[in-house]
Order: sequence, then structure tokens, then C-alpha cells
Amino acid sequence: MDKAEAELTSRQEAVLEAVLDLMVEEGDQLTMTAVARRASCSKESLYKWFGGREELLTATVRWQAAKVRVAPVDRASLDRASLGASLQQFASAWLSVIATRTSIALNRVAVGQAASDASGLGAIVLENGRFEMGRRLKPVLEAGRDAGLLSFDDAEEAFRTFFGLVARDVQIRLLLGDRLELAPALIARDAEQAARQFLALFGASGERPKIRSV
Amino acid sequence: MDKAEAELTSRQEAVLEAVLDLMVEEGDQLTMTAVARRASCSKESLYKWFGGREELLTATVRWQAAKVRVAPVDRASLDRASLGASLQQFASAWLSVIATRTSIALNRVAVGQAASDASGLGAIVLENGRFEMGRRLKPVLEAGRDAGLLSFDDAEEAFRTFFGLVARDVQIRLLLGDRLELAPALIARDAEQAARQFLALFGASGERPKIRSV
DNA sequence: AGCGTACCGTACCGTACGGTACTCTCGGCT
DNA sequence: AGCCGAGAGTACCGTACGGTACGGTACGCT
Repeated sequence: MDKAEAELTSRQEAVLEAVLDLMVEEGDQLTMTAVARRASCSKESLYKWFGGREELLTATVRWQAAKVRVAPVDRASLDRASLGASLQQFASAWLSVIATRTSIALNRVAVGQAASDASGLGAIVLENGRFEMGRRLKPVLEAGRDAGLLSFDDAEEAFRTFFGLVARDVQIRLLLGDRLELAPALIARDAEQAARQFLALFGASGERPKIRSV
Repeated sequence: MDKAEAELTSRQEAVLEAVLDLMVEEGDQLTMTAVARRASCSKESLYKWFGGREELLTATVRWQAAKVRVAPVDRASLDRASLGASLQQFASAWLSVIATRTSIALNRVAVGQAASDASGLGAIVLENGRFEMGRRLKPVLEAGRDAGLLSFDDAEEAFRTFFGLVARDVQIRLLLGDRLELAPALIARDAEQAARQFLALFGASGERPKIRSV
């Protein structure tokens, strides 16, 4: 899983940035020649630094995935308002990330590779996306439960429902090429709605807010 | 949008079936030679019948997409129980479809092509998947609202939430290569849960059921 | 019987691309 | 000044694949 990818020189990071650009533009159709030209380096250097096309893609995905971590939520004071705010902030950050052209391109490449799964790009994306998100949010949910604000048996299941409420049909539509403008205002609205719906479903009895359906 | 694809001979359908098989096995890496061999036909016939690789893939996606329609729900007697049952049946059918190896392969190819969007595979899949689902379910939701069982302003938005509750993280995980066994019993359980949660969120006041978090 | 059509199998062509080798330049070190 | 390693640029090789051409065969139709 962890090759010796220890430190990348800034030159090499520039290469990865170029790969990312090309991924956005051409998907996984990017050629080594194109990368070399875009990054103004020789193909030979590419092969020396990364080994081959496969590893170059892997390095890029790994590098980018490590960059875009969703901000951790602080669990300082836990009342119903702050919990809702945390959920909302989380949802908003998540939506913002998956709507990124870079994220879409990355996911597309990973999905494409997942068919003949040699490189494990899919696993990397999954690990740094969906699963990392779960790892970050579950403590918040459990803290909410401990504080008597939430009620659920299985944090994983609760999180999956939250995931569904946030992502809805957005991610699959974006991946399939649907033009779907996600203006910040829209993201905020959707995030707020997702948080509200989640609280309606998992809020502890007596804490259940009025449900407004919009 | 609609090329003259009118009728396909059974021979040609056998070819598309072969393409489907190869998609499952190799993703979009399938070669014309492999298709010809698998379908026991000559490459020349392939080109005569379909025009080229691009059109062959498109024809396959279109054909398969038309095959797997989710069963329409009947809106005969609309009480709360039958509405819940319809939603559950709908969710169950949908989950069953997207967990299919064929569906996964198809979606992978479409997502991959969506980067350089010449063929519009993504649009076809979207049109026969997500949007078709919406078209089928919205009348049910509106009937439920008319019967005083549901409460929402925008059927589209309500449907998107239902979509999220059903799909959750399943589709993206499958596309990214996560081994995720969806046994029939599990699908039934998830479908039931999604329907229950949806009713909890959008059930008209006074109709709200007890919320059990699994 | 003779002809046309459909189509299989296969050889073939052109190109694109992954990967390698080679040359030339530049900057640092002694 | 002379040497040397890193790396840009480029030419090159092998191969895989999309697409085409062609020979051979089975089946009508007249």
C-alpha cells in the first residue's frame, strides 16, 4: 500500500499538478507525452521519478487525495445548535469538494480504473473520501448521542444515512457529466437542509424539531 | 438523439450482449477484435452494422438501458400502508438494479466517457437511470400528497431526498470497486428503512410514524 | 446453373502511445 | 578551467488497436 513515495520535490509536485490539469481536460486519456510537455520536463524524467504511467496516476491521486481533507469539526460545546451547525458545516464542505472539477476528474479516473482493478485507485479515492469522511464524522455523532441529542444504534449506519442526505443525486450526476451548477448559496441551502433532515431522523425524542419540507 | 437504430436483428442483439459481457470483464478496454471473437462475427460486420467503436458502445448502452426499467408502481388504493409499500418496492428494485454487475460496468464506462463527452453515454445512462426513476416516482409522490399522506412543496426536491436515502453511499462505493455484498435480505432491509425514513421526513402531520433508528 | 447477398475469418495498414536511448545544455563543484 | 550529474528535448522502437480489404462459403432467387 505504501510505496516509498516519501518526499516529492517541488519539481515533481509541479508534474503532479500538470497531471491533475490534464485529468480535468482529458480524463484518463492523458498521455505521457502530454504530461511531459505540460510540465516542461522530459519523458525520461517522468519514468525516472515515477516509474511509469500507472504509478504516475497513482501518485497523483494519492497526492491530491491527501490535500483535500474536509476540515475537522470541533466538538467543543455540544448543544443542539452547535451540533446542527457542525453537521451543516460538514455537509457544506463535502458538497464543495465533490463539486470541484478536480475531484470530479479524479473520481472519474478512479472509477474507470476500477473495472480492471490493478492499481487500486478506487480504493485510494474511497479511503480518502467516503471512509475518511466517516472517520471524521462518527466521533461527532457519538458525542451527540452521549450528550443525549442523538439517538441511533450504529454510528456507521447513521453516517451512511447522513451521507445519502448530503450527496443525494449530486455526485452521480456530476460524474455522468450532468451540468449541475452548485453555487455557494445553493450548497449552503442544501447543507442546511441535510443537517435538518438528519436531526429530524436521528434527533433524540423531545429534541425533534419542526420538520419543514422544502 | 435518435439515430436510425430502429430494429436490431437477433444477430445484432447477440453482439450487444457480447459487448455487455466484455464490459463487465474489461470495462471500456474492450477491443473490436475481442467483440468480434466473442460474438463470432467478423469485424467487418461490426463496422457495417454499427459504424464504429463509439457507436457500438452507444448502441449497447442504449439497448441495455432500455431493458432495465424499474417496474412502475401501481397507485391503486392509496393509504399510508400501500404508499409505504410502493416506496419500499421502488427502493428495492432500484438497489437491485444498481448492484448488478452489468449496471456497474455500464455506469463505469459512461463515467469514463463523460470526461471527453463526445458520445453522450453519460446523458443516456442518466436519462434512463436517475431521471427515469424520478419520472416514475414523482406521480406516486404527488398522489400521496393529494391524498393528504405526504407534505412537500417541490416533488423534484422530495424525490432527490428519497434518492439519497435509498442510494446512500452504495452506488459510489460500487463504482469505485468496493466489494459490497448486497444480499436480497439486506436490500429489503435497506429499502424498508429508506421508505420509513422518507415517510418520517415527508409524511403529513399527524401521519408521522414512530421513528426507529436501526 | 448462374448470380447476388450476407457474412465469417484473417491478413493487413496506419497511427497512437508507452517506454527507452541518445544528445545537448546548464549549473554546481573541485 | 575542467569535470560531472541532472535533466530537457527528441528521435526511435515495439506493440496494440481501430479500421479496411479480401478471399472463401452458405444461402437464397431467377
